[in-house]
Amino acid sequence: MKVRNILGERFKERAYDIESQNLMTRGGYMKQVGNGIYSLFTPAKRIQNKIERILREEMDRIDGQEVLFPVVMPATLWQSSGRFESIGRELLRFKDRSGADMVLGMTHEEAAVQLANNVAGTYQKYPFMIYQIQTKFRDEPRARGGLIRVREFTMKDAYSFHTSQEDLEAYYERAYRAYERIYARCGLPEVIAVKSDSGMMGGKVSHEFMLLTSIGEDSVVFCPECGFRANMEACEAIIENEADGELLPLTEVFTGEAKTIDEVGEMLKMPNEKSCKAVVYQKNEDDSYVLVFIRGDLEINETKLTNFLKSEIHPAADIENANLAAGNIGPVRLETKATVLFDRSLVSATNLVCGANKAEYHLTGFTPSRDLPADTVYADFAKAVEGGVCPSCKKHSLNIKRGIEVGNIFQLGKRYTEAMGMTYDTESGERKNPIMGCYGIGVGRLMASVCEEHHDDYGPIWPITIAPWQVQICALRIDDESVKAAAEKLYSELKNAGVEVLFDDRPVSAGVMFSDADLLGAPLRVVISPKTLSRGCFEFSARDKSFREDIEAASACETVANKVNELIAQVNSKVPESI
RNA sequence: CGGGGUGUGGCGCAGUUCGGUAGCGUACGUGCUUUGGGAGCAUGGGGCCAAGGGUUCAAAUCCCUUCACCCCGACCA
Repeated sequence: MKVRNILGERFKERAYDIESQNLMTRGGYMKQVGNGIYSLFTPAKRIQNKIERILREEMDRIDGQEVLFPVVMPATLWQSSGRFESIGRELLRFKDRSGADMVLGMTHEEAAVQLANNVAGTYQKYPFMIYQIQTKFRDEPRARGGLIRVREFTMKDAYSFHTSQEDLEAYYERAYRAYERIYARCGLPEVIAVKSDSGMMGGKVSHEFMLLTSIGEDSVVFCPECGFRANMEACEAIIENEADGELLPLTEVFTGEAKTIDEVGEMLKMPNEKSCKAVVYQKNEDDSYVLVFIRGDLEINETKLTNFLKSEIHPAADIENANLAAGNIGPVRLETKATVLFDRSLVSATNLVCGANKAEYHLTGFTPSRDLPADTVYADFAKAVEGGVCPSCKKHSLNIKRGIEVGNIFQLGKRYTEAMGMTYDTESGERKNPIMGCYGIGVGRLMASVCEEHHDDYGPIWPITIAPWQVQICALRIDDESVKAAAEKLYSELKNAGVEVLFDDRPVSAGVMFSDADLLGAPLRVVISPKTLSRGCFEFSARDKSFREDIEAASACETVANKVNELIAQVNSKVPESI
């Protein structure tokens, strides 16, 4: 391929804050069609093709069968699992010409069960895994970050079916390893797996694969001491309270206008962790109020709260409706219709400040174990904190970092097979529901993540295993006959040798040519110019600047081809063995 | 869904206050010069001013409606 023929405009001006979006836009990789909807130009499509090839190879290696589900599905299919009703507006619903409800596929559990149902009626077919690489549409409330978060995207999604939990767990391990191989082969060995919240997918055990980066939208909690890792949403919070010598009596104190934790703490000379605050939410389904008490210095993990309530929630709009005194809500002598919950952080706390449920007054000396009914239930609603206690090794060692989720795996269980009535006959003639796992990777997001991790100020530095082209020939002064002849010769030699080569034979200045080459990100580059020819050689260099050397023109093709293989081997050396 | 903003050649913008028939930069075509990190001169082509309606002799500009996109928040496998 020649640079002169590539469609897509490359330009100089910075356009966005997120570097992958900036560079991929500047490099002519994609063009926005609508909010969160992009067309890809050939450099991006070539990268995606290579990622997809790796995905196929790794899915096949763990005995996957590639299939294809439809993009548009009748609502009845989604009603059969109950998700047509339970999923919010990110599921795009519309009607066909006959007025039937239809949906655009945002995930394909239902389709997978529908496909496998009745053709896997005997235990002898199990286990099996089916996967596809296909377009998903999720009507995200807000797309952003270029290809990091879009509404339409290509995804590899896989679904495995098993006859026992043990078998699912064994396969889950294989899928986990396959994922590690995939990221390593794409040049991202730094991706880590963390425990995650299963959210709307249902199921118990799940992991997200995260690339740690400051532009990530997720928070990852990890422990450098023991290696524990979890998504913030799923991380258990262990809160310790320091024991006080003696318990003080509950005492009402006048606090006037002081309402916030900080103001009251200031006034009473108490640190935030010696207080008990109330946070008010409303359930989405009926707007009923939910009141959560938690130690004053902590924050609510809304995912945990949602899971506990089994209902979506939102911060309360106006709490006066709930007959609550804003700023003075307390757990003692509280009269409310709201659901009242207590965080575990209060269990062993003593001598706290809390609201008195009375304007301008707070209570001091609040000790939950003494002042609340003995049957009070405390649950874990708190966000893990930096420096907090590790749920695994119990040291004060937790770190929190940002990450991009580049894939996930779930042990789904029987949720879909039960709901949709999928069964098989066991050896003894019993009828049972298969147990499922599912495994997803967003292809475009993975590509953008690689760019995010591997770039410099001038453009992406694609790992050779997914680079749109392995080597680019820059022919400076193509009007010079000897340059032209040498460059064209090398171009055809490399093509014949099976090297993926991009040839820039435009009569443009060196600046334009190098800038474009930087943006296109081929990991290797050969410069041919009157200058190099006068030395009787070509200049051979790496996009990541790891080397730059003169090579003999006569053996250039071989030198380049060898280097390509060397780079591929370098990436593959970080790929773990499969299981 | 709240709050804010913007829609004018491919891209980035000015013009809108105060109506008079559209301009700049860049990109693109052509010619000459130039050539190791986004060159110069000359010349040329390209726009129903987001869409629909209204006011007016006259609308990019004023009024109404709609749509799209961007940013912040809510939200989110």
